[in-house]
Amino acid sequence: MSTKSANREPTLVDVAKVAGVSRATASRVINGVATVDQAMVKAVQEAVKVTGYTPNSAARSLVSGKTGSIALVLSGSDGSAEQVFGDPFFGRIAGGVVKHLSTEGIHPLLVLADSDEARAKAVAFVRKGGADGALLVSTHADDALPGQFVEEGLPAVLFARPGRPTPISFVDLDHDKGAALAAERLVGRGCRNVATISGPSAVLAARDREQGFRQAMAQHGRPYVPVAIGNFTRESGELAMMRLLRDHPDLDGVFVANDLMAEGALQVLRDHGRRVPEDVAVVGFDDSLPARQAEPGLTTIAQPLEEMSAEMARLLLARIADPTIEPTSVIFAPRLVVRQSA
Amino acid sequence: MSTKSANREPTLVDVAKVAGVSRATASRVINGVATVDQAMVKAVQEAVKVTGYTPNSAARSLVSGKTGSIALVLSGSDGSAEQVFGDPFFGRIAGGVVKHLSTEGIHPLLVLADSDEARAKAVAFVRKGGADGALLVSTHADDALPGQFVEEGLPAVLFARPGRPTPISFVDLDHDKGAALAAERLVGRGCRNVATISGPSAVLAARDREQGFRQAMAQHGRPYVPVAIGNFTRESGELAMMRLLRDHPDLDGVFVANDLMAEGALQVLRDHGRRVPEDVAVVGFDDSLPARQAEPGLTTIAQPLEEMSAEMARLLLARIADPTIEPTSVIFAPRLVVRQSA
DNA sequence: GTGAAAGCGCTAACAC
DNA sequence: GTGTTAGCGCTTTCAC
Repeated sequence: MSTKSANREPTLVDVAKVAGVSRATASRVINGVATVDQAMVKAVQEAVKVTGYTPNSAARSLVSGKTGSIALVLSGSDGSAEQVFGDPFFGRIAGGVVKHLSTEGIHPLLVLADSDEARAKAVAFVRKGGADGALLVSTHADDALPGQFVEEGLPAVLFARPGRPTPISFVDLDHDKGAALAAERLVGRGCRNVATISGPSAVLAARDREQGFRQAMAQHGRPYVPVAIGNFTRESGELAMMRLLRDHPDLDGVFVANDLMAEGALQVLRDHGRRVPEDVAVVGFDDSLPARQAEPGLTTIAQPLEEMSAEMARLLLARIADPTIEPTSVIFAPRLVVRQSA
Repeated sequence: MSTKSANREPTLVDVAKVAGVSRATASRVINGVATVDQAMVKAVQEAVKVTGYTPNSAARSLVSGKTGSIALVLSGSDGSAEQVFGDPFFGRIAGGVVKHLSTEGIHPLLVLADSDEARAKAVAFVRKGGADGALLVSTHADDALPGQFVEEGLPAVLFARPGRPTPISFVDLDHDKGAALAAERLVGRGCRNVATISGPSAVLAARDREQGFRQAMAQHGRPYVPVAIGNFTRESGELAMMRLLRDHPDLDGVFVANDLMAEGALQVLRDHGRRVPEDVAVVGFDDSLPARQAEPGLTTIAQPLEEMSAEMARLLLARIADPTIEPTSVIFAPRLVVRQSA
């Protein structure tokens, strides 16, 4: 009912008034500037509590040029939107990012870049100050987006290393190591005729896994490894397995580049009367939810997606805080998860 | 090299200068105010193109009190973060939201509210102007979040109707109708002993589906329908199916409240030597990716998640634009997808 | 160490 | 119908 002070949010002047200091000093305390008298610091902190003050981020952005928010950009081939969001793989990444950022009190902006136009808009969005930086998750190695961010000098961090050498920070998995783990498991259990089902060559991870696997097998004295190519879907896994079975009927072990395809392979194996793992051992990759529920349980290579995403966020925040730091990459170690299939 | 005009982004003054009008007029044109001379409109539009001007959103927010962004809040039981994000169900909702909002040039803020503290923060975030409104996706019917938003008078729209009657807009599926579709299918193919596997009673959709199914079956002259309760996971579906089989060995049809549990049920049936659909017909719910890939293909009830999410976004935007509009609910029709299992 | 004042880019009265 | 002007809430020189 009083004339002044309606129901508006408290501002810095309110805090300053209550604390008996100037706006400037209140601002200093709130932003943790060291050169302030202890007594005033106390007074301001008290006033903040009393008034329930929270900084107005629009006003802050206006003067500082920063928004305090970051974009999570999902970049894929045209129209891959639904596919991307339906994939728990991205869900886990998003979860890791959100969870880590929450602790910093910041919420990522979800940006979909599933066309060249959308990608251009995403870059423009960040350049115009829509976000202080971007977390980039691409489905393809030849994605132009990372390059565009680098060119514009915009802070960005990638999930998975870039297709072309690019001065940009990223997190990735040691795919070679993962493939080697699979090779050891297969060789270790006595498989003599081992093949692999790989993913599309446009996906770096697929190339890495296949190559890593070949290399590891070669070191175990098996330089020849038949391969069938799928596209990471379950159906393609079935098809690949059928081809493998037709061309190499004596096969007794197979490394599949992701769990979804491994599931398809498992089914084809069953349909063809091969027992798993007795007749044919199977090792997948990802440790996805379906993998855990497959029948028989799928032995697979797990990657710490949540931790990788958290690190990705950390790298970006560091880069935003200090734009001069050099691009950094953090490689995570995979882990063999033994279930029934191998 | 010129003294003025460094590499800064163009502002409204630049546009005004180029167009030969005042800032105010430029602003009017950009915001589509009608009372402006056509000649000046042209001039300003031209100037915008020439300068490459884009409004500074921080400045806009500061004066308007609106941010132009909206929050997508995922609310679940404590620590359900990873579960939520691993679930393609949420992925599809997020996808629908992002896709629709992209066309409006706005990117949703991903907010995780998986604890009471996080929920309080989410409300505070919006109240403080972090977003103009919120899209709420809850995993539980007794979620307090919707009520909190309503209390504070904050614009919000729910996915699925609220647990308690609450004056809030929402989109939902006609679960009764979906369950009835399933009942018809089962009865239509001649099943005589039909049971159902329901979800946790804390989930409204589970209750609705079970009740709708009972009702429809009653109308077909089958007032008695055995039920087993699961919790929407595959394992719980297996367990429920085992119980059903033990207590009702002559069962020849089952309606399962979601696809994940249906998968588990399918496997148990196979393990017990029951042929699907010859011995036992199975109808699921959701038309999830796994459903499409199950073996045999799962006959199920599909819900148009992407369209529902888009509508949710639309409702929120409308509410933000005009806070006086009454809460609205939009109910979507389910669809029977026939595959092999029934 | 502290305060006064300028101004970030924009919109909305208010005059003309 | 158009321009002038006063802020929105904050940070940050710049004097003291």
